[in-house]
Amino acid sequence: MPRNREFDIEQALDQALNAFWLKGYAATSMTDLMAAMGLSKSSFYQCFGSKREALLAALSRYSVRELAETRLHFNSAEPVAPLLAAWVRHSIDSGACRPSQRCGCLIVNVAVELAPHDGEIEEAVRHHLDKLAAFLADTIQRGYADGSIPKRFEPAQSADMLLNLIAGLQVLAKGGVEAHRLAAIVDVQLDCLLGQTH
Amino acid sequence: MPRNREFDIEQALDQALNAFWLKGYAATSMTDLMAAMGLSKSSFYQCFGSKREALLAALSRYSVRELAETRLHFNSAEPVAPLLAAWVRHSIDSGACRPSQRCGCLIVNVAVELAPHDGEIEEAVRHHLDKLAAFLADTIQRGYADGSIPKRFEPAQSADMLLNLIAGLQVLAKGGVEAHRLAAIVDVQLDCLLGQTH
DNA sequence: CTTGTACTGGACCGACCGGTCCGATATAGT
DNA sequence: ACTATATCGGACCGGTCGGTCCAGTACAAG
Repeated sequence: MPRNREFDIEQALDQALNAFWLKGYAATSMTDLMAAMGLSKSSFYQCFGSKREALLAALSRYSVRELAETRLHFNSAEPVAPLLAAWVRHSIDSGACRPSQRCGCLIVNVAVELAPHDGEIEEAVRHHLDKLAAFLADTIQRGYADGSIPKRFEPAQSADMLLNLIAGLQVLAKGGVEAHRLAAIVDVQLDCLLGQTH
Repeated sequence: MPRNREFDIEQALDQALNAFWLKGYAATSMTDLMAAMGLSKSSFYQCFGSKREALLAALSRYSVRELAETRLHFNSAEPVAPLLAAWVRHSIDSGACRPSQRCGCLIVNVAVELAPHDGEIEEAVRHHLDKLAAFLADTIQRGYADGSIPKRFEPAQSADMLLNLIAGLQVLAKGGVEAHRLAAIVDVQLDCLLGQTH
């Protein structure tokens, strides 16, 4: 009868996710990971296979979590426009994997660092981006139907524009651009999309 | 009388810049750098001081170059709007440090990888972003004056929106998003800013 | 008790990391 | 020729990298 595992896989993976999110992949050493996860190397490799595979698992986990939270946010009988505005504004705050740390968005971080050089990572990134875009497009279509969003662009175009907006904001935030400028960018973009500022 | 230096500093720095641009800072080893620059370690350290200092020098060089090219692009008697549209569209193509490689934008890459953890790098990033934003704001003001851009937003707001647009595009491109979607994002955004699509 | 099994700890591995050191070298002046 | 000087080459450094290995351990079943 085998010895029982002493740690919880999902919890350990969350810790790994946070470590990668904070420092990036290359700059996070195995020592960093072991410290974050509270595991020995043997337990880590036994369970996750390799550093890269741990990252892939973390990406998947992050994606599932983000998409679920997004769906929950829009799961309301309220008109879509204010929900959308709140969601975009919230995205500026969500790049904090730790208090007072600017971690950005794990997908964005990994897209920049690894996607051009690793096909499987790129697929994971694409998978997330495409699913989010599809959900946003449906949501915008809903906004057209409920009349809260003026039909100015194809839903897919607006969705991609939102993706781009969020990605850009994460970069500028990590680069140290002031919060009031980020908020102003959001105002301008919401004006374009929804036809009013607040 | 001292021995003469056998390499050109600017040229070596360009090669270093390309190496960092392609692989990122942490993932570019000293061996990679020496191969790219064609130098021995002694020559490198004698001249540049450290890996990090070489990156700072490369960032500065990239920034000067990008800002100069941008100024040149807008140094025209033509109305601003079409110049702006062409400049934004060109930005999608300029993320290729090498043929067939998606390198994105060095400033964006470094903002994501290093800025939150290194104050001096963050300053360099901020310096570039702020200078570019200031130039774009002046340019947009010029567009208001020549009548080619409708006065919908404060020039600084529009400039920041453009910064955000470019940053987001670089991320999505590195993440593998198709070119036609990127082009459509540009169309939508130019419509918002200039009041027409092409 | 023994057995079989998965898990754990920690020593170990070859390779690599950024950087140091110093003799050899190129160069012009005397 | 010698001298002074900055540059170059490459051996070397201590530490770190991701990953391997195997004895020890925990556990339930027989």
